[in-house]
Amino acid sequence: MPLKRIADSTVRRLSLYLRFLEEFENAGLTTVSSDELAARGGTTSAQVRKDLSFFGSFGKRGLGYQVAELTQSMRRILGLERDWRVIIVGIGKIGSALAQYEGFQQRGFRVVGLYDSDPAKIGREVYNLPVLPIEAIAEDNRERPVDIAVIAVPASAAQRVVDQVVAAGITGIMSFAPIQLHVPADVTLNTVNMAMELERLSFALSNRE
Amino acid sequence: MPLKRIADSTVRRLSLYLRFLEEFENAGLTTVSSDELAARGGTTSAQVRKDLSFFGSFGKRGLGYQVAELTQSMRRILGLERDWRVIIVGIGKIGSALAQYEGFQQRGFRVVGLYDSDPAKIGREVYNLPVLPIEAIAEDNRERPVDIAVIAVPASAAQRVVDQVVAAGITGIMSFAPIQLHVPADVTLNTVNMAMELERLSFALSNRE
DNA sequence: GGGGGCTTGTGAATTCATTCACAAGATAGG
DNA sequence: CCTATCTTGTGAATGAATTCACAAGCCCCC
Repeated sequence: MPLKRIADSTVRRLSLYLRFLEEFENAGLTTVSSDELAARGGTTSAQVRKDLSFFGSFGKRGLGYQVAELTQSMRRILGLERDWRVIIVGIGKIGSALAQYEGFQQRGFRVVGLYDSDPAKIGREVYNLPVLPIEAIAEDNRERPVDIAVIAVPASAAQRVVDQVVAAGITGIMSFAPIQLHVPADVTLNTVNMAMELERLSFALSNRE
Repeated sequence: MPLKRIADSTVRRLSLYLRFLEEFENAGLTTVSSDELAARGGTTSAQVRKDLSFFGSFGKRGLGYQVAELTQSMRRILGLERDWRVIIVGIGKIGSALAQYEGFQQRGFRVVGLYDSDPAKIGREVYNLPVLPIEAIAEDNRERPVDIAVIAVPASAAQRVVDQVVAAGITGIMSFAPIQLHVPADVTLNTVNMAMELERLSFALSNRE
C-alpha cells in the first residue's frame, strides 16, 4: 500500500494515534478531527493529515474521522490485524518480565516459546511456558514458524544468539541487548537500547540552559 | 557548549560512537578514523565528522582521532563524567529488572531508591535496597536530591505517579509506561514505549516488498 | 625540506520532513 | 436550494538533516 518509503517518525506517530483512538473509542466518541488527535499527541493537525495521507483518505471533509473506522485502518496499516508468533530468547530478569507483559498479548503478539542457554533455567516453567534450550529453536521453527524473536540476553551473547535465530529462519528480531547487532538484509531488526536512552536523558539534563 | 540545538538523531549516534570507542579501546587501538567509526555504526564518515563538529574539533587531519581522548570527550558531552542519582518507581517485573541492571550502574546511573504503592511490596529488600512508599519520595528528595526518576508502573497509574515525582521536585524522568505523559516544560522526560516498538516492527514486517 | 598520501573539518548542495495555506467537499439551517 | 461553517487532503514553501566535495592540515619518507 505505501507508495514511497514511510519515515520512521511517521510510523511512530501512527502508533501513537492508534493509542489515542482507542482511548477516544473507550470514551464513547464516534468522531474525531485531526486537530483533536494532534492536540492529544503534541503535534499539529497538518502533521496528522499528512501522516494519514501516505496511506489513503480516511476522513470526511467538514466532519473529521469516524473513530471506529480510523482505528481499524490504523491497525491494518500497522499490521496488527493478525497475530504474531513471538519467542523470547534469554529468560533473565528482562526476558521474564517481557514474557508476562500483557501489553504484548493484547496487541496480538503471542508469546509461544521461551529459550535460554542456562541448564539451570531449562525445563522451568515461566508463566505457563517451559524454558527450552536455544538449540531447539531451529527445529521448533521448522515445525511451527515463528514471526518474531525477542532477544533479551547479555550483550556478550547477543550477536551469537541473533546468528542462531537467523540461521533458524526467523526474520523478525526485537533486541533489548545494549549493542549494535548485525543481520542479513532480509531480516528486520529493531533494537531498544536502554543504556542509550539513559544517555540521551543524561545529555538532555546536562544541556538545559 | 552546543551552539545550536542538537538533533536527537545526533545524540543517539554519539551514544553509539561512545560504545564503539570503548570497544576499540578494549581492543587496544589508540587511533581511529571517522571512516572506521562509520563502518562500525552503519553510517558515513561525513556523518560522523558532522556530528562531532557540533561540539568542537577532536581529530588530527591525516591521522584520525585518539581513541582515549575522543572517548573522554564523548563522555563529557553526554554528561557521563558525573554520577546520576536515580530512583525507580514501580517495583514490578520491569522495575526490579531495571533495579539490578548492571548497564545502568556501569555508566554512573546509581540506583539510590526504590518506591512502590503496593503495601505488600513496601519494606521488602530488592538487591540491597528497601522498597519505600511513593509518598516518601518528596521528603527523601529534599534530604538528598535525586536526578532521575525511572517510572515503571502500569499505564493507568503512570500520569499520577509522574505528577507526584514532579511535585517532589525531580526534573529528570525516564518512563517505561506505554502512554503519552505530560510534564511541565522544566522537566525533561524520555519515554521508552515497548508496545510502540513492537508495532514498529509489526509495520516493518508487514510492509517488506 | 619538499612532495605524496591521508584524513579532518566545513561550506554548499541535496535530500528528506514538517508546516503553511487553500481549494474541495461535506453538513446544517434557513 | 443557497449560504455559512467546518475540516479534510494536498501542492507549495519552508526548515532540518544528510551527503558531497574539497581546502586545510598533518605525517612520513626520500
